[in-house]
Formats: sequence, C-alpha cells, structure tokens
Amino acid sequence: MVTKQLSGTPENADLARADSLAREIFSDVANKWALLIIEALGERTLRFGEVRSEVDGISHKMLTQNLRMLERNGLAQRKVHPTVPPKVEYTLTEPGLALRETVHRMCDWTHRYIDHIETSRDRFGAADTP
Amino acid sequence: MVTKQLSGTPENADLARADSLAREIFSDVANKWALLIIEALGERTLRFGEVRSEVDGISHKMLTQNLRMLERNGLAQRKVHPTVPPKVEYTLTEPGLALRETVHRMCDWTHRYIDHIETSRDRFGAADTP
DNA sequence: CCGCATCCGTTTGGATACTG
DNA sequence: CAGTATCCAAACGGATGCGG
Repeated sequence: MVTKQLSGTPENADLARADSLAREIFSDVANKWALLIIEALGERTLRFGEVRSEVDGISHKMLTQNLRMLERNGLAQRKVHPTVPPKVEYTLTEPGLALRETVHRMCDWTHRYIDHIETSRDRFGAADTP
Repeated sequence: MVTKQLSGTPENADLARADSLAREIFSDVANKWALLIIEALGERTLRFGEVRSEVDGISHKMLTQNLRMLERNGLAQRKVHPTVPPKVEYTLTEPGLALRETVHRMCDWTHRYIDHIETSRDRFGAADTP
C-alpha cells in the first residue's frame, strides 16, 4: 500500500491512525482540481476570480470546494478584505508550496513522456478519445 | 494553468495540441487509484489478484479499469500466460517507474507535513471527519 | 483466475439563482 | 466579487453473473 513507507516500523497503534490519516490526505490531494489549483497559485497571491481564470475549465463550485479543502488542510491561506465589493485572496502556505514541488515533478514527467504515451495510445487502438 | 510550463514558448498550434494532451494525461494519472496502483506495483511484477490485495480497498472493477488505462498509456505492461487457470502479470514500464518517483515525493510530502495538516484541521473546526 | 458486461446506488460536478 | 444553496445530469464505484 502506498502509505506503507510512511511508517518505518508498522508495529504500534499510533501508526495505524497516522496511516489512515495519510490515506485521507492523499485522497484529498491526489485529484485533478486540487493539483491544478496548487500549481496555478504558485508563489503568488491570487484573488478568487484570478485563480478561476488561471485554472480554466474549473467551475465556481469546484473551485470553492477545493479552496476550502486546501485551507482546511493548511495548504492555502485565505485572506478576506472586508471591502465592497469583497476581495478574497489565496496564498499557498509553506506546506502548499512544498506540495507544489511534487506537482512540478509530475508536470516534468508528463513533458518527458508525452510522446511515448501518445505512441502507446495509438498502438493500443485509439477509438475512445473524443 | 498547470501545463503552461510544458510548452516553453506557447506560440504555435502544435503546442496547443500537446497542451491538451498533457491535460488529458494529467487527468488520467492524477487520481487516487492510479497512483496507488503504481505505488503498489513498484519494481515488482504482480498478478492481478496480488495487486488487488496490495492496494486494499480497491474493487475488481476499478482495478481492471485503471490497469487498462495504465496499459493504454504505456505505463504498465500486461503479460498474459495462456494457462488454465489464467495468469496475468503486470509490470511497470520505464515511464511508469519514473512516474512512481513522483508518487514517492508525494508520500514523502505527506509524511513531512502530516502533523501540520492534522493541527490545521483541528483549528479549522473538525466536525466532518468520521 | 481473469476479464467483460450489467445493474444500481452514491457521489461528483456543472448551471443557475440568491445573499452580503 | 465571493460564497452558499438548489437542482439535475453524468460519472464513479460496488456487486454480481457469465464467459474464456
């Protein structure tokens, strides 16, 4: 299991809990929108609408939902300016920035193997890519 | 957008296509089950049922579905032994192994920040973690 | 043992509208 | 502009059965 490595010696009960928590965090984070948002934010501070236009394709609802999740996990910070019209800014925290590093790795990976993958898809018999 | 960096200078049409393809691959790969399977396979060759018991929680259907996807993208190789009962083995390819590296980074990240995240969740007001 | 198909409940995600 | 709620379609995901 993925989280196996997280616990050096899986021998006591604390680790079982940590493992389950790790699984939960992993599930939160290992999804398309969350990773795209983290990437979009980068080292900048963006307003809600700015993130929205950066991510492109994401709906209002999904953005809100995922930003909430990131905030809850302490990956992004939410700064509300009590003005009118409202202005809400989001910034990645240290953990968020660290996670972003791994997203970069995944992007690099995509870049490196995109040709290989395309070829593989062709060979497999592409009849389902609209 | 995440895939922005994939195209050094986003100026011609080829890159737009590559970008869309990158997005598609990213969506395929950036999901819980796919990453867990890749991690489970590791450098070993496992039979269908072995993967199933490694990943734990995954259903027959989801496993099949994701293994097909990994095969289609050339991330995993499928070896059928025409015996009875059938024996089908799966192995990560080079690209698959490379992707696995990034999964490891994500696991390391989880390990490093799990406490921070747990604390953050508590502060946020944990009323929804069953 | 493995793969494919089917049924079906659950969840996700988009569109819209309303509030502050 | 941002957040919340509602409605509804689509996709996900589990269980089961048959076929190779």
